[in-house]
Amino acid sequence: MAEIKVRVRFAPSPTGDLHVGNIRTALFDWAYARHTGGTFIFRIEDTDTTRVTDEYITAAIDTLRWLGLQWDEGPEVGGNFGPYLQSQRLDLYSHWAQKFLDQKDAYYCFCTAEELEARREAQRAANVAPGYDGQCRNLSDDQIATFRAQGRSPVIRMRMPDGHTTFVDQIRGELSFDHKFVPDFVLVRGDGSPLYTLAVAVDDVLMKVTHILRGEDLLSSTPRQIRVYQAMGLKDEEFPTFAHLPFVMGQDNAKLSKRNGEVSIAWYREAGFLPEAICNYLALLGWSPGEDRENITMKELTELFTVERVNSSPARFDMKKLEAINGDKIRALSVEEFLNWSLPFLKKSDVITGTDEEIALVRAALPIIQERITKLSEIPGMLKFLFVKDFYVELESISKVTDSDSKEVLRRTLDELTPLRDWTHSSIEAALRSSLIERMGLKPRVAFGSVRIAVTGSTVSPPLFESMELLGKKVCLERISSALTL
RNA sequence: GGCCCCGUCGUCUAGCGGCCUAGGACUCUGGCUUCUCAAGCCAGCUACGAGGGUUCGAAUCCCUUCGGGGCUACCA
Repeated sequence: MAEIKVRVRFAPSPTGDLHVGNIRTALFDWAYARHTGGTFIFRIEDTDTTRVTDEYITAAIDTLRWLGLQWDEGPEVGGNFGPYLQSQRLDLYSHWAQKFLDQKDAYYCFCTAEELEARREAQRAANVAPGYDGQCRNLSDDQIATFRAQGRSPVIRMRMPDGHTTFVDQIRGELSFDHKFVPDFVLVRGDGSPLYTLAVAVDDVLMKVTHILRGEDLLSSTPRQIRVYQAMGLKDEEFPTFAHLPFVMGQDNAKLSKRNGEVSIAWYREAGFLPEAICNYLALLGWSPGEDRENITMKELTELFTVERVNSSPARFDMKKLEAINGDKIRALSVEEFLNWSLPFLKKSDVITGTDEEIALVRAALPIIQERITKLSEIPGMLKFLFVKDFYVELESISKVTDSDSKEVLRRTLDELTPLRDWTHSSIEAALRSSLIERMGLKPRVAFGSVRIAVTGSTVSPPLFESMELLGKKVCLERISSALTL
């Protein structure tokens, strides 16, 4: 049999910023396409015009780009099966809806939302599975004319025949749904616009999608999708292969929502998470390489990823672990890479304006903070002391440099450092060790603690002597002198 | 309510009948190192939801039960 080239799509409905769950799906779609040497399609499902906005569509494109999930077909890059925005494919959907009508697979339904709700209520009361009761299934032409005369605009509803739909989910195995619980569903709204149920199936067929990896929430809509395939004339063996990915849940309990924690990827970007860290962490949610390894690059992911190794049970999102991975990725950055990631954060927080001198100082300082941060957003706070014009000692530390012992330490430091010619961290350290530790007999943490506060303004800082070297002799001595006046 | 999915340490997971007195990672606790904070290293805590089977043998297979989640729209 001929080897079919894999085509997978990521098809979000941008009704908000892309979130962790969406991205995990996108990542798996992408990884699967790359692993198999197939095509990764990016399609925007914007059939719900009341909820989708252009702004969200742009943001979705931007987010995917930022993450490095390059698509082969889709918005901005095109492809042979476009357009890739469903709002630009409306004629296709109406063509197929009409065909289903002609084939009697679908029918006009004139029931109003109120009528349907009332009947559903009755079904619930009677303890019957709620769903469309088939009232308009066999309307005569006269009845249709009468309804139209009344000014009713019908929806187009798909007929679900008796029987059941069975399909094999790559993650969950064989699944079977009795049509008793899959009521006739709406394909086209009263205003003529298509619904997801129609668009998704039509597009997957037209775009020749071979594998559908998507969220578990769509599992129970699969029989409806298959019904549309059948109406389009596809044979069983031509259906795409389904794989329903487990949920990514929030910190506490249920499904990820805006209520519990930060779900939008834009938030992670601003918080200083690296795309590679996000992808690495997300890859581990619902999937594992099998061996005892967790640090995985994007390239390795494409090599290792298989649907067989995707879990079927939901995973809880753990910020702590993401941070740990992010820290690992940051530490693995080269100085230049680290610099490029740092600059936007430093500028945005007004620590630097971006002059060459500033950048040179940042470049020199980055190595001493690289292993101390877990998120890029911590950089400004750590390097601020190197750039501030109006330097001051933080409130809660002032009392630790105003006692007589500390003052003595600072005076001796000043005496020792003023004549120092070779302003390097090693000579600064040698000088202070001999005067403060050896001659004064102080404990290093006590003595250097006072100097640290005077020079950096805080009890916590990057390594002291390196910091002093970077700050420069003049500024260091000024700060120590001024601390003496506190 | 009905239909469907899921159930190993706090969390993510390895495990696909004997290699499991259940392994790794994150978290947490203690220690080492140490100029603070980190990083690093070492140690420790903690899990097969429950009950029945099948089998010489079950985390692994079956059933029941409990628990969690999804769907049940002219949302996706």
